[in-house]
Amino acid sequence: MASTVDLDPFDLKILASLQEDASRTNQEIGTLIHLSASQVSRRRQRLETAGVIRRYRADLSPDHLGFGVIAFVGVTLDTHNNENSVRFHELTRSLDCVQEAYTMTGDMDYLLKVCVPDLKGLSKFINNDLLPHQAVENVRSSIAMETIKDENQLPLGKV
Amino acid sequence: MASTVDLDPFDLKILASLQEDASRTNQEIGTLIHLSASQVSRRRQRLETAGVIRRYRADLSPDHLGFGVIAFVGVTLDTHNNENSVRFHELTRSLDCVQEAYTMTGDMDYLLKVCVPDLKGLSKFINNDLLPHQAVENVRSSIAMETIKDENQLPLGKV
DNA sequence: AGTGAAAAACAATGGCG
DNA sequence: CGCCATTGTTTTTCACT
Repeated sequence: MASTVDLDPFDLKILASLQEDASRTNQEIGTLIHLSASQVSRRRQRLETAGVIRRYRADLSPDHLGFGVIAFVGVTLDTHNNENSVRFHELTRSLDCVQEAYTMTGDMDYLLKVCVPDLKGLSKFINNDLLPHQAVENVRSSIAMETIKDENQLPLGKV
Repeated sequence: MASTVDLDPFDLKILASLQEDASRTNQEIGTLIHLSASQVSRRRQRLETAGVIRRYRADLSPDHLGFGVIAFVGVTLDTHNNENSVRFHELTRSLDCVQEAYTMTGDMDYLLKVCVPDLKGLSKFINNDLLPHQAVENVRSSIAMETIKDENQLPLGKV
């Protein structure tokens, strides 16, 4: 499924640099990795069309925007048929406060990372959005008290 | 702690637009929200220096880069003194495969989101990096089988 | 607070070593 | 396959409203 594109050391350095700071210009990256700006430009385009670079995002501060609570919500469904799964997937995708959603190994079926303004917002999310869904059997939430690390940077240096 | 900057509807629209796609030009954003490019530029700078925009990132595809396994690792420490906490924080920050780390409510002290090439990599991470740490009492990992959603976009539309 | 135009910086393309 | 030069865009600053 994941057709691995062949990447030379230059590509990896470009990716690492853009992952760290996407506002860097091709010239800056070029001088960093000892390559001309035009080459960086061409390689970037290739990496973008190949899907290695999925998109460019502005990383916003939740705190500054009034999102004080990050929580991880484990969900189990009562019946594990395909229809329920599809519906639950659609539900998670439609809920804006759901930042990430995964099917998991272990005792819970899904793990959701949610971002809400406060504990009241988390309660509303669980009671109004999650529990009413017919297939949801059990919900168990843990609240992040302190964010120790929030990088989301793939370790390309040691590839 | 989180000094909320006062943001007018224009600012929120700029933030939402950049969060969705940071490669948009000031002109594009300007026409989208009916504002001149120069105004978008100035507001952007203000939002950047205020820390509302933390950084610009290239979002890379883990699959294309050989990172097939995402896992969530719950960690409990045996002694909860300050020194152990600080050391564990440093450890998580120094480990490149740790994407996110939080102190949590509930039965585990920490939750780590890690990204590794394969299950062997996860095993190595737990056995070589995590368990040798003196204060680590218990480690319990769940592996993401399928990624349903991976947006990490704050819901600014409904603020 | 906002716009519009000019200047500087940048990206992307085509040709050349 | 990589570097240099040209062209077209984009950002940013300044004067004005």
